[in-house]
Amino acid sequence: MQTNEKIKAFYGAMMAAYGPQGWWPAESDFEMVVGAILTQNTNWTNVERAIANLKAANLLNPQALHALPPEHLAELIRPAGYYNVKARRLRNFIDMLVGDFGGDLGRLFALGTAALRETILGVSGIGPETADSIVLYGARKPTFVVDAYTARIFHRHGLIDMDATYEDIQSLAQGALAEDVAVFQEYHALLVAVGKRHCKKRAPECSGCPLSPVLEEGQPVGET
DNA sequence: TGCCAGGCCGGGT
DNA sequence: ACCCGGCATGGC
Repeated sequence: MQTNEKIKAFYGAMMAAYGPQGWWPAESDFEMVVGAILTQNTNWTNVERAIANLKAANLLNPQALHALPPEHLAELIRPAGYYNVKARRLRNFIDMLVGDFGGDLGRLFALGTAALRETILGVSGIGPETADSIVLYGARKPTFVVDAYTARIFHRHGLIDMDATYEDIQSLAQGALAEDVAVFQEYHALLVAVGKRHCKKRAPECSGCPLSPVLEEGQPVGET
């Protein structure tokens, strides 16, 4: 089976196993952006606590966060981990949003896909995965999100080498799939669903994985 | 109880 | 152009 065919087949297999995931879990676009930054290398349940703190304080909007002293912000998002770093990253994004787009996410998201991605990537603390997540789930524009699960799952199925870069993996996926926002949104969410259950870093419990029927014998399963 | 979670930056080589 | 230490909480 060719690589492109596998990538397409994964989608059907994942969808059959888990159904539509309906990502991103947020009540507003701004909440989505905040969640994207807070979830960097962090369990989502910890992010939920941090977001709940911001909501409880009525601070989950660009203007309120812009006016909030950084130490206050750090304390509120503490459950999400790396709270000093993340407070700075949130502030960097908000500074860009307020400074260049009047604090209006709609104006930022009105940029074309490529310009939007580059603009967001220009913020210190926002790398390719966070930027693509915001483009795909916030602005709802077509870009494929690559994360640790994507790399690990694709690698364990022999689709990519260990040294594949973010861009390598993204091009591979975008070359195999039709450019469709809904498909990209579900594909990434489903990969995370598979990863959480069957593709953790050091626990190769590939049994029961909806993708395992395609897993070739002798495939390295222990790393990355 | 150590390992892991939906990364990214900055300094050093 | 890579490589690596640092950043931190909470769950299993």
